Order: sequence, then C-alpha cells, then structure tokens
Amino acid sequence: MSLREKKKIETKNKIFEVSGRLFKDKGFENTTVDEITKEAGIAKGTFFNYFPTKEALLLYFGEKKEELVYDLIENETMKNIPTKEKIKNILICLADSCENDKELTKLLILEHTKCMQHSCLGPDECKNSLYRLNKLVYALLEEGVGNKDVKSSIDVKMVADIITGIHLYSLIVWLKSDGEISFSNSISEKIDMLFEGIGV
Amino acid sequence: MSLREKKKIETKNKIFEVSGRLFKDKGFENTTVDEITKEAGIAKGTFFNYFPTKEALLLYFGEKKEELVYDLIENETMKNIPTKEKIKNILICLADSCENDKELTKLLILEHTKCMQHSCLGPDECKNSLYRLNKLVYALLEEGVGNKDVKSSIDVKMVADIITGIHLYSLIVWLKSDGEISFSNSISEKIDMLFEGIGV
DNA sequence: ACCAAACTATGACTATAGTCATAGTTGACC
DNA sequence: GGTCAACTATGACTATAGTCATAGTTTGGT
Repeated sequence: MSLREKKKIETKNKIFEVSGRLFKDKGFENTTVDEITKEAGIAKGTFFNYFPTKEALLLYFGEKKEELVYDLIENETMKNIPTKEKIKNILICLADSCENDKELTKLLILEHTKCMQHSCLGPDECKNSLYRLNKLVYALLEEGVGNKDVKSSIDVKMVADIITGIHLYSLIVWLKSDGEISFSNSISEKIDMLFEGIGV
Repeated sequence: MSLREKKKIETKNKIFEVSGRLFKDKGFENTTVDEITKEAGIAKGTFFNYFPTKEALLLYFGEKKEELVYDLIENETMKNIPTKEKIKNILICLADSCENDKELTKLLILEHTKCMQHSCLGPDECKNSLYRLNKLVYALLEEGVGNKDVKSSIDVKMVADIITGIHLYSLIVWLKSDGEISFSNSISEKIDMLFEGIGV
C-alpha cells in the first residue's frame, strides 16, 4: 500500500474515531464539523474531502453497523426453517441492532427516508438499509413460495413491501416510545398476523 | 376582530401566498427565507414570529392540505360498508391527495418522520398525519371487530400499526418511482392481502 | 535526483437559518 | 386624548455547513 493510501485511511479513521466520541458526548446535532476537525487535527476543508456532507458521515456509521448485523442475518438465511421464522428472525436481528443504539438509529432512519427519495441511485448501488431489507425479504418469500410455505397466489414484491413497511413503522413507533416497548417483540407478532390474515 | 388580529392574519396569509408561489417556482430548498420576506414586504425577523422554522411553514402547507382530504375521509367513515372497504377507501383518499402534489408530499413525509421522533408532543396535540391515520384506522378496526368483519382475536393497535406501515412504505416507494406506478392502486391490493393472510 | 502530473490539505470565504435587543404599534383604562 | 403595558416588527448579528482557489505532497517516469 502506498504512503498516500495509508494516510488516507488513517485520516478517515481519525475522523471516524473522533466524531464517534463527540457524537456520543454531545449528540450529532450539537457537534460541529469545526470541532471534529480541530479535535482530529485537520483543516475543515479536509473533512469534506472524505465526506461530502456531515450527514454522509452519519451514513458511514450506519454502514459500519450494518456490516455487523448482516453477518448475523446471513447466518439466519442459511438455516433450514420455515419462511415465516426466517423472516421473523432477520427482522429481530435488525431490531436488536437498532435497540443497541437508539440515537444512531433515530438519525439514520431520517437519512434513509431522505435517501429513498432522491432516486439518483439505482437498485444496486443504493446502500439504503430499507431497500436492502426489502430485497432480502423478497428473496426469502420467493424461496417460501417454492417451498410451499407461502401462498403461491401472492404478489411477492407487494408482500415484501408490506413487510418492509411493518419494519419501518414499528421502528418509528419504537423510536418515539421511551423504552417501554420492545421493538423486536412487537415486530415478531406482526409477522404472525400477516401470515394468518386478519379477515374473518 | 381587532386591528392587531387582522394584521396578524393578513401577514400570515401573505407569507403563505408568497412562499407557495416561490416553492412552486424554485422548490423548497432553493427558496430562502430572505426571498420570501423581501417578496412579502416584511423583515426577516417577522417571518420567525409566524413560523419558528422554515420547516414549520412546510408543515403549515401540510395542515392546509390535510384539512381538505380529511373532509373527504370523514364522509367515507360514515358509509355503511365493510371495514376492509372503508379502510381501503380512506387510504385511497390519502393516496390521491399525495398524488396531487408529489413534491410537497416528499417534503412532508420527511418532516413527519422527523416529527414522530421528537416525542415532545403527546397523542392529541400531535398534528402528524401518520399518527392521525393510525388513530383513525384503529377506530375503524375496533368498529370492524364489533361488526364481526375483522377477527376478534387480533390486537387492534398492532394491526393499525401494520396498516400505517403499509401506507408509509408504499408512499416512499411511490415517491421514489418516476410516476410509473399508481400509489392508490398499490395500496388497495395490499390491504386485501393483509385481510386474507399470506400463509398457506 | 529531478520534474511534471496527479492527488490532497488548507482556511478564508460564502450562503443561509435562526436570534435578540431595540424600536415601533396597538389597545385598554383613566 | 394621554399613558402605560402588552404585543409585534425590525435588521444587524451569530452560528455553522459547505466551497474553492491556492499551496503542499506524493508518485512514477526519466
């Protein structure tokens, strides 16, 4: 690795490390880019060579976190269990990961909602976590239709959207609550309901 | 009405009228508060006497729009039709209203997501449209359980959350799409699916 | 070792939302 | 119609994200 590449990685890590500490201390909104760069010993302009906006840094935190959770999720998808259980398990993995850092989750869901709208990125480049979940659920449902534990008459894309929506809104409700409800429990029951239907 | 009250209303309307024009012309982000106040013939500080932030003005646009759509929705809830149809109809009303001004919808959904998180406002003061929908669906489902066209075994709150989630995510997907899908169609089918269930 | 090109860092500068002390206006009471 | 308290308008000021021309550094080729 060239000197240049080494320095680049070092600087990016420095920004990441310092901002992580500051965000924990004072929150994202109350931490200025000036503070981050002063603490990291770089000029303000340098920050923007690494992250185009302050929000991009937030998304980078999200990516790092997602790497971890998707390792667990990968495992779940391999298991030989019913589709419903698989979907429940991956939603629970995600929920646990969210519960693990509520503040970050709160900030990220906003950025992801924003991101979903600027349809600049196509399906594949888009690192958006909602979109990623949607694609995964889609794949699992298709598998489920193949295994005959999901009705073959359903529109798989539509059901994937329903499940993503359940995840998103449950997340929002949980974020609004003051810790009195469990995100992972609430989501699990909702999936049962969807499989069973609510009509008489 | 006193002179003071008259002037206040006049100024607020002026801001509303001018900013509506500017937002349509150049978009929300590209319109500055300075421009709005210059065009409206008031000082910058005055703007913030009427709206605490630029975003609050956006929410005001949302409220005005919601007043209209909730008149229609009110009608639907009176009708003597099955619960499923009622819920579908109100979701379609909302969808139509969104389709009617995509840009505003895009901006509002962000604000509402943001708003949902600052749990500063209790259930009743909160003007949030997601929250309002949720409460309405909840009421309709309770009625449905009473009328025996919804399973009595369901947790009504949970199903209301599922339906709100379906609305929210469908909205996001539609916003992302470039007009090739119809928001109101897609939502209607999803409600059918939820009532029937997707398990074999 | 030297040079030019490519890359990276820098910080003064700009743009804009939002604040706040001050000045001006209105209304109610005498 | 004079006076004072309450309300409202004002715009200079602050805080902060993001830009950009310039200066500095690294690299690969000679």
